[in-house]
Amino acid sequence: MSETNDKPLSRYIRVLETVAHARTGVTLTDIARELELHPGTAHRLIRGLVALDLLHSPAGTKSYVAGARLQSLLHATMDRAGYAAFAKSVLDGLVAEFGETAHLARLSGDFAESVLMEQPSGSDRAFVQPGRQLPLHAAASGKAILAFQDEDFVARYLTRPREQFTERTKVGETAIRNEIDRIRADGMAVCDNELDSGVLSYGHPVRIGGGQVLYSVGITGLADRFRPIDRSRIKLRLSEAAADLGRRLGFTG
Amino acid sequence: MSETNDKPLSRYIRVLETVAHARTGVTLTDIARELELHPGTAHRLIRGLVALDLLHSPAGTKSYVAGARLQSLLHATMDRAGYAAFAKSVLDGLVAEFGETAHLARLSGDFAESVLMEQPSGSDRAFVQPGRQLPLHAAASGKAILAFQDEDFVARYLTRPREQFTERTKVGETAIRNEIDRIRADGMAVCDNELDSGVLSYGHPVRIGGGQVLYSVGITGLADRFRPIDRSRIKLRLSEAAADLGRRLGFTG
DNA sequence: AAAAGAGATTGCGTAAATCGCAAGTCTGAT
DNA sequence: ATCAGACTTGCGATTTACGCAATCTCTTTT
Repeated sequence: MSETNDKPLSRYIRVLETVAHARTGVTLTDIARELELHPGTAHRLIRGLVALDLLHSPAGTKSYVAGARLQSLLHATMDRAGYAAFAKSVLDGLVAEFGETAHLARLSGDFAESVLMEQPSGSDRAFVQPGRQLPLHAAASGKAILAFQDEDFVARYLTRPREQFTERTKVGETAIRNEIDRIRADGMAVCDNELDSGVLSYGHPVRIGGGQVLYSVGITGLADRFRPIDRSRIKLRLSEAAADLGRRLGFTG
Repeated sequence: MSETNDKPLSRYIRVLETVAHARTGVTLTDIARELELHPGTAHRLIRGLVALDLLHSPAGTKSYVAGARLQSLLHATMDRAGYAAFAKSVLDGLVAEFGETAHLARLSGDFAESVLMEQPSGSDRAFVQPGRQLPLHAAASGKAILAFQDEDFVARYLTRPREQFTERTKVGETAIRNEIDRIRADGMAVCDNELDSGVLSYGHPVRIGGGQVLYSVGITGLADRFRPIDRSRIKLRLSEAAADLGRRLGFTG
C-alpha cells in the first residue's frame, strides 16, 4: 500500500501544475523531485502529456513548458465579455477607417466564434454579433483560422460534413485545400458571398505567443458597397490590427 | 467508436474542453452526447474531475463548469509580461490618484506573485517588482487572496511554517484566523509594517467569473507618507479597480 | 395524483492502463 | 576515454478504467 492514494489523473494534473507554476521550463528531474516520483514514472507521465500537446518540449531542449492545448483551453474559458476591455479599441480603429463592421473571432471546437463586434454608428445589420458560430470553411474569419492550424486539425476537419450555405461556398476537400494554400500564401482570407448572400468579408489570423493562431480579426460589409475598397489597404490595416491584438492576447510567453 | 487516442487521460481532457467551450454550464448528458460516451462512463469521468476540483457543479444544479483548480492552473500558465496589455491602465489610474506604487498579484502555489507593478515617476524604491513572492500571511495583497480561499486551502496553509518578517508579522494560527475574518468583513487587507519595515500596504481581492479570487490589486507606500491618506477613499478606488480587473480577466466559472 | 419518460447514478466482470522498479542508453564534463 | 548524472525503455503485478445493464431520481404528461 502506497502512502498516497493518488489516482492517475491526479498525478497528471500535478505535473501540469508544476510546469505551469515554474516561470521557466522545467526538466524531467525537476518534476520528479518536486512530486517525489521515480524518474521512470515522471518520464511516462510527461510522455503522455506531451502526446496530447498539453506539455511541449521546445526544439531540442530537454525542458518542458505548457503546450498549445493548454493555451487553447485557457482562452476557451475566457468569457466573451472580457474581450471588450482590450480589443474594443483595435476594432474601433478599423471601423473608423473603413466604415464597416469589424469583429474578433476565436477558435472554439470546430467553429470560429465571434467574441466581439464593433459597427459604424447607425448600422442597420449585425453580420457577426458576438456568439455567432462561424464555419471554418465558409467564413473569412473562420478560414483565416483554419488555414493556420496544423495538418492533424485540418485533416480531421475535412473528414466531417460541411454545409453549403450559398452556391459559392467551397465544400469539396480539394477546393478547401487550395483555398488554405492561397490564404497561407496571401496572409489574408476572403469570403465573397460564401456564407451570407450579398456579404463580403475579410479575415486575418491573429498570432499569439508561440505563433499559435486561436483568433482572427475581420471586416465585413455589404458586397456592393465594400467591394470597391482597395484590398491591399485592407490587408495592411488588418495585419496591423492582428499584430496589436496578438500582443494583447498573448498571455503566455 | 474506433477513433484516435482513447487513453484515459485523453478522455478527461476532452471533457474539460467540452465544458470550457460551452458558454454556459453543460449537463452530463450534453457531455456524453458530444463525446459519444455512455452516460455511465461520462458520469465516472466527471466524478473524477469534480473530485479534483477541475470541474464544479454549482449548488444543487446538475450542470458543470470549470472548477477552481482548473482556472488556477490555466492562469498559472500566463506569463507575467502578458498582464501589462490589459492591466496597466488600471494600475496607472491608481498611481495617478494616490501617487504611490500599485501592483497586481496572482496566487501561485503558496505565495502571491506580483505580476505587474506601476510606480509614480521618479519613485526611488520598488516594493513589489514583478516576480516577487509575497507571503499569504504577511503581505496585504497576499492576505487579500488568502482570506477568500476555501477552508481546505486555509487549513492547509496554516499547517505549514510561516516566516516572521518583522515584530508585527502575524504568524500564529489564531491571529491569522482573526485577520482573515476581519478582511472578509471589511473587504480589504492592510499590511502595516508586517512584511517590509516602514512600509504600509493595502490589498483588495479581484473576483473573476464565478467569484473565485486568484488575484489581488494593491497599493504600497512608505508608511509615514502613506498613512494620512483617507482609508475609505483607498478602499473605494481599490474596489473599483478590482471590479475592472475582474471584468478584464473575466473568466467563466 | 399517477404514470411515463428522460436523465443521473451504481454495480459488476472484463480489459487495459498504470504502477514501481531495474536495467539500459544518452550526454556532457573532466 | 571515462565517469556521473540525466534520460529512456522493459517487465510482470497491481490498480484503474472500461462498457453495459440495472436501478434510482427526478421532471413532465395525462
